[in-house]
Amino acid sequence: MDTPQKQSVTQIGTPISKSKFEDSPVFNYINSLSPIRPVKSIPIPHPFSSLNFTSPPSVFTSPHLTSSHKESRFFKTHNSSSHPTNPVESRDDSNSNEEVVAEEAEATIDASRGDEASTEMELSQISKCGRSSSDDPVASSCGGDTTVLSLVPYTPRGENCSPEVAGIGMQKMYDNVQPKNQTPDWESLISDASELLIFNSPNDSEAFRCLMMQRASTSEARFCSGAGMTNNEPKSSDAIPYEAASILHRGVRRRCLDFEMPGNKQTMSENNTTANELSSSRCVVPSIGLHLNAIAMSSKDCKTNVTHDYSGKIQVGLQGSSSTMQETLDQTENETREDAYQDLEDVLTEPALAELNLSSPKKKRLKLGAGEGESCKRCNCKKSKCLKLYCECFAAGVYCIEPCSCVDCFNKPIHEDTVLATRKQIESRNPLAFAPKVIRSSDSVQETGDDASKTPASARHKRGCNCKKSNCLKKYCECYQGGVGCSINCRCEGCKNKFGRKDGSCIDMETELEEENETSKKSRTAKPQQNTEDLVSKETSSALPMTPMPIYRQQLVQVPFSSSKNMMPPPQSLLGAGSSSGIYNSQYLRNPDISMTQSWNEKSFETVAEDRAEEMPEIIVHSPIANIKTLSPNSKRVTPPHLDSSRRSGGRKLILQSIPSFPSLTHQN
DNA sequence: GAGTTTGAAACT
DNA sequence: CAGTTTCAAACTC
Repeated sequence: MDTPQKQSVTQIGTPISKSKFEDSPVFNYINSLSPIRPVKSIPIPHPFSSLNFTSPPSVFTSPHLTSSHKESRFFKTHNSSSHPTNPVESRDDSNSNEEVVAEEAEATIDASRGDEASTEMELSQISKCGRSSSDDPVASSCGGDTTVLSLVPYTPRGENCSPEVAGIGMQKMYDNVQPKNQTPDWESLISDASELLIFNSPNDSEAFRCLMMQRASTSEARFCSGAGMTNNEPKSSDAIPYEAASILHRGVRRRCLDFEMPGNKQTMSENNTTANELSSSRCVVPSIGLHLNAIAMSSKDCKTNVTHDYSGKIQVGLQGSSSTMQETLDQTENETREDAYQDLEDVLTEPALAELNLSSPKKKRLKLGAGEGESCKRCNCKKSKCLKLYCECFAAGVYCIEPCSCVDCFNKPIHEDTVLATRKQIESRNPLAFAPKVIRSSDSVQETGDDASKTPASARHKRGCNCKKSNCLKKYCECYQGGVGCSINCRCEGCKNKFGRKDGSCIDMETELEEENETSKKSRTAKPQQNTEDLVSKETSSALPMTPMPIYRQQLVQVPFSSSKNMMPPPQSLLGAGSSSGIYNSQYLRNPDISMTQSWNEKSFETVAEDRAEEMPEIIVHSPIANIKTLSPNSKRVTPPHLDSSRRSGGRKLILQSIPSFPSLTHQN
């Protein structure tokens, strides 16, 4: 397909190419179909000037800003779809262009008028994105321009959304349209859109696909290609959009936390958010737990709320956790849900959630079923005063609450200062002490197609385990517990980790089953309850690329660093870690003492084009960890995963680029 | 529920 | 950095 557009692949993003682009027959055709006029390339001098959300310390020009903006737009757009008079929007007052875009987005969503229009808008936005980046470096984050969607192509150092990449994206979309002028392949187009556009979470992406597909087939609303709705789908076609929207909004809600933390709390309430939504949103916050001042206060003043929040957090978390879903999944064959959950699971890379998910199904369920203390890990510390990493609660960044059986617990709001001080101390010793232990990398993609593809979990334990006797087959093993395979970083002996062995070999399902059987024979032959391994196995298998994962998911890379088990990598949608990002941010934004850490983390989540991926097959490679390695007393453990060039995927891929250095917490004060 | 095992965390 | 101790979760009975 030699189209005029193709020629300007590398030029797109420049005014000239843009002009050509808009002059193309296809573009004109699309334009003619849309009641909405494409927004002309209005230069955006300072896209962020009007933003008022809480920003990281000025010392860092965190990319998060851009994404924050992006996310805020995302939030605004979708939210406003149901609440046209969204206050948030009014907050973004200074940028008329953005508003125009937002309005377009709303129109696109609300009017449900035409697929063409939607796509057109996307295209125009993408093009604008590319343009803006070339026009104004400050606006390079394309988040400033993108409304519903964020452009995937992020490049580090303010080169986000490079014209070239954007152009490519647009070109690709065009390529799909071009050949089928009269009857564009919306599905593929949407698929591409999903692929090209990054969402703050896989859920969003999925939801987006669903929504788009629904639009694409107005009469066949139940078609949700990505979700793979089945005919047995009990839900009516009407429910689908709702579900999609729900997923979408869920992510949005989570995401909104990013911006509301300290100063923007008002935003949420202003947002016409329903009580439920608000609750949900809030629920997420606590999960970060950590020693969130807000929580502390809440616990003091309104304990009921706290409890509610806590439990809410858990519930919310579990909504996306395969663990909880597991049972559901076991009973239902609803692919849609499964898919959605898989997406969510992808997001749940961090150990805390992983624990809820993959690790200790038995215990966690027990805990989770405890009602009030659901969110609490119910530690049982006797001597550590819950001020050491031994304490799960502390390690997870949450206060101990009643369900805990700890003794002399200091991990409580009333000892907030102590907790924070201790935490800071620990972090000073090992900046990654509270970082997620399990890293879910883009390997899900990379591994696909090669030997490692058999590895169920596209993740690795940050430092690797050190198992000697458990053969990495018990939850003593952090890798196993996290549902990930052992890696070269592990110093385990006799590794038999079914999620992936240290030596790189992987146990296929059959072998896996055999080993499980053996294990079962060994200890508990006929336990009524599903044994841990079974559960983990199932959960993991659900996460396995049994069926090809949507490209958009494969392309996402998740980053490791966040500061607590419960915290996920920064928002950058690129990570697809919507929920946790919110959590993460919440915690740190609320905690001035560690805000630096946050900004650091944010900075560490820059994305780069695939070519760069080659340089760092695993995010962590170039991540602060590498730098921190020298800082950490446990340097021997905090080693960067080895590079495995063979694990590159052929497709486009974005990975997160780490930041150059990690601001020491000790320098904060 | 008590006791044992295990490996991470902390310490020297 | 290696070895040891402490600790609490995981596990077993």
